[in-house]
Amino acid sequence: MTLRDIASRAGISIGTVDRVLHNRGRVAEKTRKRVLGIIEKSGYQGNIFASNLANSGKRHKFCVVMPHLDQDSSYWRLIEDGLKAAAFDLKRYGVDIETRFFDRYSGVDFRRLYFGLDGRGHDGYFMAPVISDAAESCFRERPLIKPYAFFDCHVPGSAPVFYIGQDSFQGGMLGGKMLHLLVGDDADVVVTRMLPEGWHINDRVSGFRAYFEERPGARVREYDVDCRAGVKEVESVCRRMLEGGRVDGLFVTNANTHMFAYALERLCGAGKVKVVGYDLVSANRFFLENESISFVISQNPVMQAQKGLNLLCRHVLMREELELEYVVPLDLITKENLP
Amino acid sequence: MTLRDIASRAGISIGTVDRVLHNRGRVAEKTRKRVLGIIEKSGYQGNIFASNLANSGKRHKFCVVMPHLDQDSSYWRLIEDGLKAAAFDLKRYGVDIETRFFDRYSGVDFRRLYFGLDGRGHDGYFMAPVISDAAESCFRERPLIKPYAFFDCHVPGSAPVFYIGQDSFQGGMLGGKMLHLLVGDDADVVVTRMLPEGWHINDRVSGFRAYFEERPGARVREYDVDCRAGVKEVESVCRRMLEGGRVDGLFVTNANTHMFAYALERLCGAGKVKVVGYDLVSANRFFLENESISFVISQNPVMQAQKGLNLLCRHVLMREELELEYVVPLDLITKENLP
DNA sequence: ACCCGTTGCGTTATCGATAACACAATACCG
DNA sequence: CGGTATTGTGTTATCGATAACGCAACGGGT
Repeated sequence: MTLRDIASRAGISIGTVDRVLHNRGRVAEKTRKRVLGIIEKSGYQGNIFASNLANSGKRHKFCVVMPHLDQDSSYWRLIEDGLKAAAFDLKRYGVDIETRFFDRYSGVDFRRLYFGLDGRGHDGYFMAPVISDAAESCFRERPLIKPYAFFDCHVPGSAPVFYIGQDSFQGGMLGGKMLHLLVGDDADVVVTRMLPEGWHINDRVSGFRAYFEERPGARVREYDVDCRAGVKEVESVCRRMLEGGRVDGLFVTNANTHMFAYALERLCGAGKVKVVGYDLVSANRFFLENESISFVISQNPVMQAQKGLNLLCRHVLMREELELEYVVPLDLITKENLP
Repeated sequence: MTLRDIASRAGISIGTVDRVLHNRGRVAEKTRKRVLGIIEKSGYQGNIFASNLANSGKRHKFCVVMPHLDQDSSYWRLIEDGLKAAAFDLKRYGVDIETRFFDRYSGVDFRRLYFGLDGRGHDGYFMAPVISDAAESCFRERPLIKPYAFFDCHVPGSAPVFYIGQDSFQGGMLGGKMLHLLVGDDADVVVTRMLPEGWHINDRVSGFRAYFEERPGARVREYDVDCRAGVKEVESVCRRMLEGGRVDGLFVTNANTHMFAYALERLCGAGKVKVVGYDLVSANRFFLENESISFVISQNPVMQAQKGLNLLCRHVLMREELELEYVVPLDLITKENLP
């Protein structure tokens, strides 16, 4: 099936068919309908090679929107690694990647960035809309014109090409199980709820509680912690936690796990409280190696970013049909399988 | 950098450059050297789109060589899933995938299959050379002419484009750690050595022992098991094992884990002996769900096959430069993160 | 000297999609 | 009614690599 086939079936020339395909106008509505019908029926897919050859010289530009790299204990650096890998692969397809950062704790900053995306300079967006409410209102007020995909979290009511990310509830369950294994049946465990609240965090906490609800031997306590907290504040939370009763295990629901491991090392010695946490950022890696953190649950951010950006580009450039949702597997990392 | 640039720099026509690039002969040795020199210096990479467009109509065919799907507890079906996904992606690039199977326990069968690969019908091979000695002798006697890559295991002395697979020793260590967590410090654990011996199995056993060598509280026993054993034989091994002394945990070093879980359920009831094993085949999935198997280590066969085949094709079709080795991460699967 | 085979190299149609351009046929306006 | 926009459509050069074809130059055999 080629353009020429379509044209001859429709009794017109390839120029007109091309105009239909690219919405370049100047086509009679009747002709347009007919051509679209034939394309639909024949399952025409176009030839990527011819298309890209004809387009050579033209470069495509995609824009990644995400929090500053050093926020969330540099979790976003892991994402960046995946983006870099994807960008490298995509260079030969004439694709450039631009990254724009916002302050993860400032809805205002996100809005400023969002409404600066005019859609003219870019062929698509790959976005981590971690500030749920700001993102939701932005997309409601004025959705992006160009195709966009979400990673890390979703924005309800929007229509992205796809979403790629984790299953947070299951992650919490998994964290519960690992902590249970570490501390045994009769135990006191603590889970942190990070503030400001985000869906991920809440789902992780819920999953964790859900696991222990079926195991009445264990007692679960919960503490609020500000995400922006430094080592000092984390230490004071840990102190309160230890003063609040027995603590056998701690589940930290985001990448700041290393701060708690460090604080607990100082307050009651390494290994006293078993720690399970999130994300393989380099600080956590260190504490995994010295076993102050027993397990870390990883949502494979490198793969998530690489695969996601790749998919988005292939969708736009090669018109590949995609799934609506890609759930990345939960990786369970411990000293013995540190990559 | 285009063919035309190369040609003008060399003071000849594009036809001659193309003849050099594709070894089509009819080129003076002096000219050939000069062209190759310029290509080298300029880092010319060719234009995939133009190349594939010109080649359209021509289809590429790759051949996958691996054991019968139902061997190793249908482990190879997981591989096949990945292959199918890759084949689907690659169709639009004019790539066909043919799969040939051999008997995993018959060197003769492998040799027959290997020497039937004449290289004329195929553009490349993607192979799981699980019968180490047969594969090694085959490659020594007459290496494949077309590019080939290995998955699952390597053949020493051969020169594949790349190898994609797991780190078995680390897998054994990880298995040791998980079992340790499950059974505690003072315990008797058993590891199975599957026969006929293969590198993977031996490395897994070594990794497992290495983990417990640093933890003198635990006593490790080892039992040989024929890979071809059915449920009956596995049950008799388990009986011997239980009669041989206390058993708190069992590490099964291949996909047959479910057979042991089943046998132990019958012999001493579920949950009495903690089981850690390998591979997320459907039978193991069942026992993970009912918690007769606590953990399964997965080498992500679907991803391994998909990524590997994709890489090989891209190497051949688009002349992409590749790494020599791709180590796939070890996935730790338990009830709570079953995909 | 003639013919044929080989070697070395240049020329060009082809692959399929793209978009600029050309050119009718209407539509619209004063 | 003349003249300028606008609309609908066809034609064609272009992207870069491929490989068939053409042709000259030379070598060796009779």
